[in-house]
Amino acid sequence: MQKTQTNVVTTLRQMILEEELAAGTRLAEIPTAEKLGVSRTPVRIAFRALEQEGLLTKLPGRGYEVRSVSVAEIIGAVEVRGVLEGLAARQAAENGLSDAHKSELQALLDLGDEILAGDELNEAELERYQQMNKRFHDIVIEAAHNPAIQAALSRNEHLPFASSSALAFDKKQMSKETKRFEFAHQQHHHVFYAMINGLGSRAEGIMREHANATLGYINNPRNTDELTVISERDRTRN
Amino acid sequence: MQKTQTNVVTTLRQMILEEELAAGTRLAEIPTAEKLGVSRTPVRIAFRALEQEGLLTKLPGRGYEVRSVSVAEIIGAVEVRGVLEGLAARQAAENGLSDAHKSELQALLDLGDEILAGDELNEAELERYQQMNKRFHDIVIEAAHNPAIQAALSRNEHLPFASSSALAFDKKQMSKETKRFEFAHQQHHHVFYAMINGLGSRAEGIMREHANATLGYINNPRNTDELTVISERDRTRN
DNA sequence: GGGTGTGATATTGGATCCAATATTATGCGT
DNA sequence: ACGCATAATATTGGATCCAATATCACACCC
Repeated sequence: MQKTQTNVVTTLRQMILEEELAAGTRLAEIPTAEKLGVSRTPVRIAFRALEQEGLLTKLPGRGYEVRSVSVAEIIGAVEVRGVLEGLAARQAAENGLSDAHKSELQALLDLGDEILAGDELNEAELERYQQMNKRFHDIVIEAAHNPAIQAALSRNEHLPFASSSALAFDKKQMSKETKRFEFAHQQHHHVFYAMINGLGSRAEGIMREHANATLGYINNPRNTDELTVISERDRTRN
Repeated sequence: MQKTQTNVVTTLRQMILEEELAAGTRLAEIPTAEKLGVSRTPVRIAFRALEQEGLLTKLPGRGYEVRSVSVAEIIGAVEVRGVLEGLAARQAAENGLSDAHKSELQALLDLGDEILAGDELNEAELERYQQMNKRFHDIVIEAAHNPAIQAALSRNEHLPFASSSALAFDKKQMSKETKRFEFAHQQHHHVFYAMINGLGSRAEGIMREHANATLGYINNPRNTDELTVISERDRTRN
């Protein structure tokens, strides 16, 4: 069999997220298919999937367009993630954590402590921290045993990263970013404590607040204060 | 142009929701296409879309299967809806309602009061109430001005109704059901009050709790008490 | 008699062809 | 010169054909 259409989806998604296809770029099936060296069929399926993910907008009769995502939209998506992960933490706490989840979370907490022990994060440590962080969140969602949460999150999986310029870390101010990670990782500890003690409401509250702190910080003039967490009040009205 | 593939999606979805295609039914592209009188292409697209919606499961190499949705899953989906609509109500309250939304919500509240004024709901009144209810919820979500909420809800749109046997109203006990509607509609009034007064946290709390009360009641032996709201504690562990 | 391998069949993924439609450009008439 | 109608073009949706793969059954061998 030839290239599977899943690969076309992946390829296009990556091109969008890495801004090889800039926001606003117009895409049609035939030119895209030719450029990727496949037929229209997998491209059609990919366009639909990416539209579903919120990365493409359909322009009826004129193809598709790479969606430009506003900062307000990203903040909105982060808030959605917050309530969903908050619910996950609550349900995980109420269900009780399995031994396997408990020990893996403990290991991840230790790993995070170790990564943050030094003075200022370098590239490699940043990468390791983010992997640890992703796994931590994934376990919380797993432990909720509620497939609807994963389903609801799937739409928001890529959207928050669609505008990397708005979300990019300020690498010139790595010491400030490092302090934010330290704060965020303290929240990991608190969530874990709440979960292993069956404190559903606390787990939910901390996790909901924490979502803002881990998905990335908005590079926004109004929001450069030390350890400021994005509040819904910062959203621009439309 | 022939039947659009959207119609195939709609047709199949309806067949699943109305249990014309029972849970567990195996579906393959070719027989389904022949049965519907279309080619494989729209069926392929429809299967993918319905898989995305959580109505079909892919059995690799053996086609698709109509998913059987457990009561626990439905309750999980309702809880997800609760936190998302709760967030929507909060953001609507914080953004402030437009005059158009205010007056339409007020009209819907009046309509609900009128429908519920009589003694016991008949079929037609039930239908009218549910339309009013759907519109009320849709406006709250609209007023949040957060597209991520709609995106997250889109996956859960149909799932809660996939198992109608578990969700069916007990028409033999219509007076009891009517009392539940009266309670739920009081919550509508409270959410509206909170929203027009900018009370984000109250709007969120009431709406979150209210989601349980409007999506339908689980026909579950453990949950037949008067005005009982589904709590997350009722979920069966797995 | 059981296990393994091979072949038949079911099923999906991709390519190409055709039909319908929406958008856009062009030209004609006023 | 402007507006409207018409034609050209771009674009998508559906149908069909071909290729690859996975499942399943059956037969053969040990």
